[in-house]
Amino acid sequence: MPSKPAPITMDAVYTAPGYLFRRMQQIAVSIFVEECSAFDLTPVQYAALVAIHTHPGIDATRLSAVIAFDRSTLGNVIERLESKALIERKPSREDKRVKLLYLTKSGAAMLRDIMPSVERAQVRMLQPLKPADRKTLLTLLTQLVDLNNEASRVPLRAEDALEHLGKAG
Amino acid sequence: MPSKPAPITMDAVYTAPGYLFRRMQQIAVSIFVEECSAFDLTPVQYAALVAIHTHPGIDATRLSAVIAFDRSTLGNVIERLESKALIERKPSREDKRVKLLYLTKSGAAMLRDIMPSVERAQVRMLQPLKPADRKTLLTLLTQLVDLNNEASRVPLRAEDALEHLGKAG
DNA sequence: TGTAGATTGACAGTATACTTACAATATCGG
DNA sequence: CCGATATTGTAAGTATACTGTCAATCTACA
Repeated sequence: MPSKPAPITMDAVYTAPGYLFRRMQQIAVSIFVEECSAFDLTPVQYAALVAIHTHPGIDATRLSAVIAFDRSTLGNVIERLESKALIERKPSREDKRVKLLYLTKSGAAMLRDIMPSVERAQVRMLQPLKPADRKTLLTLLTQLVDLNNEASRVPLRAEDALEHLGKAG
Repeated sequence: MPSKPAPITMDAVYTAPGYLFRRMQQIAVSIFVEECSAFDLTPVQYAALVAIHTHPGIDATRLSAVIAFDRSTLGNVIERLESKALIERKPSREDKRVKLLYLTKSGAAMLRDIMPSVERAQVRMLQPLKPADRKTLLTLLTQLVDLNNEASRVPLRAEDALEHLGKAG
């Protein structure tokens, strides 16, 4: 015999993992923006700055792989960072299509100065949990994100994305 | 003595809770959209349909509280659902500012038909984890979202948002 | 009663996050 | 060497997700 479909209640929404992930992302962004309000930098812009700092002379496509970000979205992010004079774009000599990304002095200073605020934000997100639970959650989430990597439209390609990035400039 | 600042590496990004939440949200939306592609419905539109189904005659402001959604964003969502003829907006007799929301026949049918796909999507999101770990993650995440509720810009107001919603008309 | 203050939906503006398409350029197979 | 194919950055289009502001309307208090 076929089973009856469950009645549709708000619980179908509130207990769904997808809803909880969306909600937690909202909260995380909200906390980040609040802690970093003095710097007028969004989480995504921050991640881009860190990646460019770590890999000077990276191009937009590789940057998108390194922070698991859609290339199109990244175009706008880069534009904003450039207009705020935090990064520079220089044409590559080897490939006329490519524009290489570098932090400006101002960008490097911003990154250095914002770190404590970012750290505070990350702590605040998990603050309500008991320390042991924080660790458990992070471990499980790290696992899940890693194992689900290919399910996202823009999988993370941390290392191998940079294989061909050698002599930049 | 002051401690040296940690060197800035991509690990500062990859291990940050905020990054993991963003990444997991990307993955969750991607899986949802894939499983529900036959219905052309986004996670947010689905949540709105469920809420309107559960609370017929709800208005936009209360709906935003019930699914923890910014009112401005919701305006566009409602517009799209209306243009797809999944919901109807009727002016309230009691308050000329308010427009009450109802599912259409088509919207109710859509909601009924999409449930199995939504269910599959939710299962897929956690699939890579061991069953016990899925439960642990959901428990911790539920706790964290609840305890952080006020930290978000649009806190969830599930029940009390509907206190004054009685005789809709 | 009558007005100050709150609420409601709408709109404009910013910032992700994705899709598809496109021109310029590179690369590879024959 | 040359044409098919791939890559790069850009752009247009859709959909969240927020910030403000605004006019219309409602409520409550003096």
